[in-house]
Amino acid sequence: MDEVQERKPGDTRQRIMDVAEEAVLDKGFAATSIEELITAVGITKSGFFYHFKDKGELAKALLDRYVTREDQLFDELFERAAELHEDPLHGFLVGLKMLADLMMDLPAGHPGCLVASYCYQENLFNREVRDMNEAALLGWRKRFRMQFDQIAERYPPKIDIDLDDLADMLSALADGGIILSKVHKDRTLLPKQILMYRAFVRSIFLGT
Amino acid sequence: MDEVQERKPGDTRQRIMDVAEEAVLDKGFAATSIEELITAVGITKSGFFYHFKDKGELAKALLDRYVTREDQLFDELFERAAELHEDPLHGFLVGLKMLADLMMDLPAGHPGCLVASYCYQENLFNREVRDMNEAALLGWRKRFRMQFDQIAERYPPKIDIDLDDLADMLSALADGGIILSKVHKDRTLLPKQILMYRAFVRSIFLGT
DNA sequence: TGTACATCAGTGAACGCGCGTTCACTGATGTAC
DNA sequence: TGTACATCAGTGAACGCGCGTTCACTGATGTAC
Repeated sequence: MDEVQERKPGDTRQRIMDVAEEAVLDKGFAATSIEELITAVGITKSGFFYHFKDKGELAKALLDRYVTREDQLFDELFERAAELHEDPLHGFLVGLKMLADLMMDLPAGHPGCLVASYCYQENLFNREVRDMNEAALLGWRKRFRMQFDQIAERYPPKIDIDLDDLADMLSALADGGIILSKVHKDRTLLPKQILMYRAFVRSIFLGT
Repeated sequence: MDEVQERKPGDTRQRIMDVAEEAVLDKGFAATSIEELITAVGITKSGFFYHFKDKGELAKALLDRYVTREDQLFDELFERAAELHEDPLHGFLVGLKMLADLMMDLPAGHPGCLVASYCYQENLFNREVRDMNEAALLGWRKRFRMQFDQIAERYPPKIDIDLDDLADMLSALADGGIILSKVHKDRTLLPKQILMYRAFVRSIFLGT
């Protein structure tokens, strides 16, 4: 009844970032004020500036954390999928199915992609942040490209396509699918697009 | 030498919107100030408020014009493509190729999609604007769905997929492709994704 | 075990600037009689 | 053809508010000797 809210060190910083990430995804970085963040978290403005030297550092921290989490998610998911199938193609297809299921099961639908959000507010950020955004996309291209190289060794593609483009296509469909889901307020649309991608990959390497 | 700048009626309003659209696509709506628009156009603040009763009306006008233009482009492009081929599938495939070429030839790459930009700043806008955004996406789904219905009559799909999802996929890939192009500053990435979509459509209805 | 000092995680008050918006006014052009 | 009035496309000055940032300070906890 009388539980005092126990706070671990580093907790406040994370709570600022949690509130900030949601706000940025909802209305953009420029429209997210420090005022509203500290009100939600329950500290003063100076408290905010203890954790971040300026608003730009918040932007950087947000993107950094987002990309790290997303990478972790992909690592774990495709590792688990690979364990289920010795074959690289079927392992990857299972991974895509698991990804679609995961997106479907998010309680409130996917909240959005910070990379896409930042992309449409580029000129708000400094060079460093824009480079981080590009590096994230490059990382995902490389990650999936490696999978496709392995797959193509065993399954020569039936359709002539560039494997980098195919890798990029997953990022593109994820970002596009999130936009569909958000605008239509229908969380099934993102997973559906991921399954479309799965069908395409299947038909490329398996020929249906 | 001595040419006076002749301005047609309605011209100033269009010029405000041109400058605004570019700014919004570069840094978001909230970060686009009326101040910078009037400086670029060369009028006073009151001049701006003569054309738009408040900033929200600018947002609405911008989206309205954008969607109208995009619809027009699709109308013309796919009509021209259909004239080249009596067959609905090959007409559509030619249309996609023309679309990819068009995106490739834009001098500075595709400047961005206002629907996607607004989506990531939803909570800045009122109900009306958000509904316009959803209506735009619904319109494109309907447009392409109709094409696929015609195609599927003559070419039974070799892969079991939902035609609404396939229609949505083009919007998703366009939005995702624009993000790829913008972040990587490589204007070939959007047309490449459109050609990937074309390959998928081909393999669905033609089986390679 | 006690004391001195350092660090951590903030508080409180003030700042100047730029933002969106309002309001009374104006000069050029168009229309009615 | 001249005059009165209306409309169009703005101007100029002022407004209050909220924003990001700074600075001197503080109370609780950790560490050295």
